This record gives sequence, structure tokens and C-alpha cells, in this order.
Amino acid sequence: MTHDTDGGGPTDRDLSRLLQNLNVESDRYAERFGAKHGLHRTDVNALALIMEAARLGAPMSPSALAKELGLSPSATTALIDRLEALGHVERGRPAGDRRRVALEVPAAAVEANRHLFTPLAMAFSESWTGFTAEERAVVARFLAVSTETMKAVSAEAQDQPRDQRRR
Amino acid sequence: MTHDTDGGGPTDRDLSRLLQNLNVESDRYAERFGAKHGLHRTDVNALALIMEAARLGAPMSPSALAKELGLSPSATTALIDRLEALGHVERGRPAGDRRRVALEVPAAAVEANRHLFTPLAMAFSESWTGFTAEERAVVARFLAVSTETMKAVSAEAQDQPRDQRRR
DNA sequence: ACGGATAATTCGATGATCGAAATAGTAGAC
DNA sequence: GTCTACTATTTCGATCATCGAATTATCCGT
Repeated sequence: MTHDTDGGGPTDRDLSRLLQNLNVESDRYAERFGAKHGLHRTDVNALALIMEAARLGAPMSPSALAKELGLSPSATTALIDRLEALGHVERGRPAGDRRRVALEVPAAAVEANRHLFTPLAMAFSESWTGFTAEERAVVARFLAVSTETMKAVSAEAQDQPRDQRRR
Repeated sequence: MTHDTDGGGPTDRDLSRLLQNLNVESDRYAERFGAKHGLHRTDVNALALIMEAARLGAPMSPSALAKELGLSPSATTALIDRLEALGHVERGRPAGDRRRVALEVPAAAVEANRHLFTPLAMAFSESWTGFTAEERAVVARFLAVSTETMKAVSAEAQDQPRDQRRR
């Protein structure tokens, strides 16, 4: 077991555990809260990504979404079908390349979709008032490097499948 | 658009986005990496919780696990069946109450299970070297309050289902 | 002992996801 | 200009994690 860092700060294990708790709780939130709107965990994540991209003026394609979520193309199609059926997104065929699909958020749905995320966002805002700008910067750096690390390790696992899968 | 906090630190929205990215990547990691060992996202999360509890000498019960993961009892039984079939855990009937099941980790599996988590743990350790004890403390505090916040909001969503579910 | 409560499981059904193949569209070779 | 290779997305059939409801086993208060 590795020792504490120096002045009794949280150990690596402590931080890992906290991240894991956060992740479990996050999944639970998406599951429970999404259910109120007829959405599942993946749908909530997808909708957040789609809205963010649309907001930035660079609407997502199904394949980009699949890559971000780590889903198969077919699962992504089904996912978009669900979201579209509920009116959360629309399939647009962009002018240039008509094979592509641009995932747009109808004006009418923007407001409704926001209701999905604002409760949590507001609760977060409130619970984060105790952090100074410097502390926020530290946290942001931590979250960013941790995400990158997971992405990197995940990619390795993808490349060398030294164990057999079971399916 | 809310303004920055004060000295140009990350906005609430920035932090929310980072958390969301982390969560998506975390799910992906569990999915991909677990697949190498015949496990799914939930199984990986469950195994982590079971191992942690067993390590602390307070082995989990199926119901406790169900509560932590937000799963139904039946899903939890199926989950444990899977883990047991692969030899990751064992069902023990504790002396006192024979209705209960204690989820134990066979000595032979402890080492193997550790292989599931150490790669990520080591990568994390390495990527966190740039953080001082004080900074780690800040991060730990942030992760803890954020998890708590989600738990609280999630509980609210559970209580007042003002929208209809679709099933 | 008895009856209600609690822990875990079984059963049948639903639906998100997968892999493989089909469809639609683009771009380059000749 | 047509043909061919390639890319983006969708359709189809199958699998399996999860759910809700009912069942079994065990405990505890009276």
C-alpha cells in the first residue's frame, strides 16, 4: 500500500474510491431522473452531448455520438430513434453530404430539455459556493487529467485483448 | 450565461461539463475493460464495492449491494449469479441469520480481481503526482460534496414523480 | 408455537445493445 | 460519363441485463 502523499492529504486509494462513488451515483442519477422523462441512462448522456454540440453550432452526427458514448452504430440508431420519437432531437440532412445526419434540437425542445439538467446544475452551483476560483481551477485540472487517464487506459485495453471475451 | 466566479476560475458550467465527461468516460472504461474479463459495467461497479466491503471485514449482502447500485433485488441476484459463475465472488451463509447472504471473495480470486482495477489505479497514481496534499484535499472535498448533491437531487426525483413514466 | 416482517430467489416479459448485412450517397479512376 | 471502392446510416435477428410480481426460507415479538 502506498503511503500518504505528505501532509496527510487523501491517498490515491481515497481519491479512486471517491471517483468510483461519484460514478455510481452519477449513473443512478441519470437512471432515476431520466426515467421521469422516459429516458434511460445512455439517452441522458447522449442528449447532453447532442445539446452541447448543437449549442456550439457543430451538430453531432450519429457516428460521432457513437464514438463518444462507445456504442455500436446500430445501438446509436436505436437511441436516436428513441430521442426523436419523444421530440428531444431531430434528424437533419445537411446540405453538403447527404449521407450524413445532423442531430438538431428543435427550438420547442430546447427549453424542455433544459429542465432535464437544470435541477442538478443548480444544486451543483449551490454546493460549490464554498470553492474559490483557485480551488475550482485545481478541481478542473484534476477532472481533466483523470478523464484523460481513463481514456488512455481504456484505449490500451481495447488494443490488446489478451483475455478472451465471453460472448 | 453566468459570468465567471471571480478570478477567471472555471464556471459552474465548466465543472458540470467536466463531471459529465468523466462519467461518460468512466462508463466506457468499465464497459471496455470489464469486457476483457467477461464483465459488464454493472458487474465491475458491483465487484469494486464487494471487494472493498470484504476488505474492510464487513461483507456485503445482496440487498445492500442493490441499494448501492440502485438495482432491483432480482437484478442483483442475477448479477451475483454472474459473478459467482466466473469465480469472482462466493455466497456465504453467515452464522447468525441464515436468510442473509454474505458476499465473499475467495482467496484465489482476490489476486485476479485486483488485476481488474490495478491498471487504472496505477495510471491514476501517476497522473496525480502533480497535486499537493492540499490540492488533493480540495479535490476530495469537491468529489464528496458533488456526490452528496447528486444523491440528494436523485432522491427528490424519486419522491415526486410529477411526470409520467413511459413503461 | 403462530403470524407478520424481512432476505433472497424464481419466473416471465421488456427492451437496450450487439454483429452482420443492406441501403444510400460520395469521390476517384479510367 | 460510368464503374468501383468507400463511407454513413439504417435494418434485422438474437442476446442478455433488468424489471415487477409472486415464492421460499428464516427470524422475531407476543
